[in-house]
Amino acid sequence: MRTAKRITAADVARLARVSTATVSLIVNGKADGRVSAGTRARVLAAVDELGYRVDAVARELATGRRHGVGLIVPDLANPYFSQLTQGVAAGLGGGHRLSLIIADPVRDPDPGSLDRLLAGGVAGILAEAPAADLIRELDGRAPVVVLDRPSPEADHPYVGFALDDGALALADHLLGLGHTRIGYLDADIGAPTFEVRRARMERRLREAAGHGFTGPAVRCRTDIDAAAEAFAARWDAWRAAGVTALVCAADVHAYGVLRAAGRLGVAVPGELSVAAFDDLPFSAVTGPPLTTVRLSAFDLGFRAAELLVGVMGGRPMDAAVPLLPATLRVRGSTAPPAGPSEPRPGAGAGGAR
Amino acid sequence: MRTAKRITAADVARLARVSTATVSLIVNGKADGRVSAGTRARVLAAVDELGYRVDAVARELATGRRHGVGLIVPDLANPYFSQLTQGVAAGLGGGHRLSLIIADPVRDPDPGSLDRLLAGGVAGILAEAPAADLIRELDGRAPVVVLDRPSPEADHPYVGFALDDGALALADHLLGLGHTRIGYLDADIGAPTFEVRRARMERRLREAAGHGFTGPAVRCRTDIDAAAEAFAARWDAWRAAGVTALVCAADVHAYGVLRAAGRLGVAVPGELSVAAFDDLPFSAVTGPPLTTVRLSAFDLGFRAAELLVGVMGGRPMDAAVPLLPATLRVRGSTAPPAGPSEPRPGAGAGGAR
DNA sequence: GTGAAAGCGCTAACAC
DNA sequence: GTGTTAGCGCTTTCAC
Repeated sequence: MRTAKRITAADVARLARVSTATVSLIVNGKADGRVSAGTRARVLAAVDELGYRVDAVARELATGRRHGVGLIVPDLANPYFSQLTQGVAAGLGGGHRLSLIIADPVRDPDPGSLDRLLAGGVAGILAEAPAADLIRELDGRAPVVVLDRPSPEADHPYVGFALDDGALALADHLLGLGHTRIGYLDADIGAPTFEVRRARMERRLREAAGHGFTGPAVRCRTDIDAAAEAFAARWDAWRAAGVTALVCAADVHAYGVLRAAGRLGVAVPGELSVAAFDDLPFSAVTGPPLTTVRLSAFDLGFRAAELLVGVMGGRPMDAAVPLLPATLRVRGSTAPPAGPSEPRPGAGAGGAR
Repeated sequence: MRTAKRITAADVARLARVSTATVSLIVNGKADGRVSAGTRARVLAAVDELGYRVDAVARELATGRRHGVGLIVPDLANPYFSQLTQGVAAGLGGGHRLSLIIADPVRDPDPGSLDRLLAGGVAGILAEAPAADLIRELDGRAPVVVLDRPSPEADHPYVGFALDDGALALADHLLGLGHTRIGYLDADIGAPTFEVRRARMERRLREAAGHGFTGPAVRCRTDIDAAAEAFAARWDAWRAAGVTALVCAADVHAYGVLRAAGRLGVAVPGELSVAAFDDLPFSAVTGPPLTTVRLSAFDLGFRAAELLVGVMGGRPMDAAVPLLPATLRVRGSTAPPAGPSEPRPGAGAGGAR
């Protein structure tokens, strides 16, 4: 906790027989014509000998400039968020350090950790789908860019996906295959992105089939195990309701469904088609490969980071950032429903594209 | 970049008609019996009215205490590292902020980003499999804990897995199934963890079968696409060499192999058994589910973080940290080799446990 | 060219 | 109880 005694600019100055001002100029490369070659060499030698490094904390205090960017995400175990983080890191480019707050998606981050984040010399904040409370809490503390949801509470600039397109495409895909009774496995948090995914699909189903989703409304954590359990517990009810296709709010849910279906002996897509949203890299290698709506979390993070850097740099934020695409990827987990009479016809089980 | 004019303790002091010292005591909860209720209330009111927040940068400068922990990881797109990061966050507990450096695994992080990391009030560093150069660079700058490899260059405490156990178990599993010609798809970076995985298995194969791995030595990036390509390019050679089982250095490689095998029409495990190391959560839902050696990256991160907190707190580091377990998970991707005469016998294709 | 000195915003002795 | 006063380590005018 307590840092060992550091080497300060004063130490260097003493050894090089100059003032700390000179040391500062030199280590910051601002010594153009202002410092003689001799002095410069002496100072550099001293720096080297002592192993001096400028203390950035002191530097940030002195200059008033902060170089950190804080990222608030719910859960790095979900590849969606780690891709997003990777995108943020890339979009930030050099020159910024990235501080992470992993916040329980349900509860907002505790105020302490928020303070700690802001504490670390944070000049801007990236918040993934923050709850309204958090948005308010953040507002005014530093430039903020919101990801994956609009920020009506404080109109921060935000980046998100054209979810409508994706939801529509998925609904039409399933409808086109001949499914009419479709179940939905939702996330257990009421984030806008999940609201939209479900609501938009449901509206389309209503238009086309005269009714929305079929069977029990199920919500569960975005976690393979939780989804597997949820599916196992509800499959009977869904089947009883005649469900032939199940849409999951996120790929991770679908992974759980696939696992549980395998164990229960439910053939996918023979007996049940499964589809989802996200298109994580693993969705191409599940058994069977997953039909899903691609939402590039990497791009989302990248764009958000770029935007934040711009805003921090004083660029006026045009809140109207174009939405990122959401396009359907059809793979092996969806197929036409089995005829009611013939239990399992040809069921093209699995098989990548 | 430039923070808007901040509200300082002096502002609060002025408004509350007290000194900044008093403000400091109160906002830090050190006002036990030292401050009267009246003053306290006045100050709190002023804090509220002004929206004052203590500037952590200044605070860290003043106290000399740093609360940040820096984590250096190569690639958050690999779930192994995001699980690890999640574990670190959990192990750190409240009271520390986590700064991330995502460093190209090949090149070490550029000195600039390292400086920036250290700059941000970092009191300790967690480095995932740093190259020797990096270790030296880090040494002495702050307490360091190394993950996934020993740190002979500077004997920092480190945490890792009992890889020998896992490698042995996997070798024996394959041998026991009847495979004698086994291929190996390695990572393209020479990290010790990968060295050990391969070398230990190879040694066992030598003991048991009289020869090491069969077929071309292939190395590629730890990335699904790269592995798929690598497999597609080498499968002919492996098959020609009589390979019936392929071990991958990491699950992510195996995912690529699975995908490529599917597209090439290579039956797994009928024609080729596939196994790997890591046991990421997705390995239970691949088609077929993957036989792999479980290495809990979350636990690794958690333990490392605990250790670092201890070291930073001044606890003497007993470099001898027990290794984390590496246990084999047998799933559907491995099976006995097909007899040379009968192309595809019963091949229990897929099917989770 | 180089140094002196005044902060940056806060904490922590030590007075009063 | 509360205020005064030094710093923390650095940057940055402004003299010399």
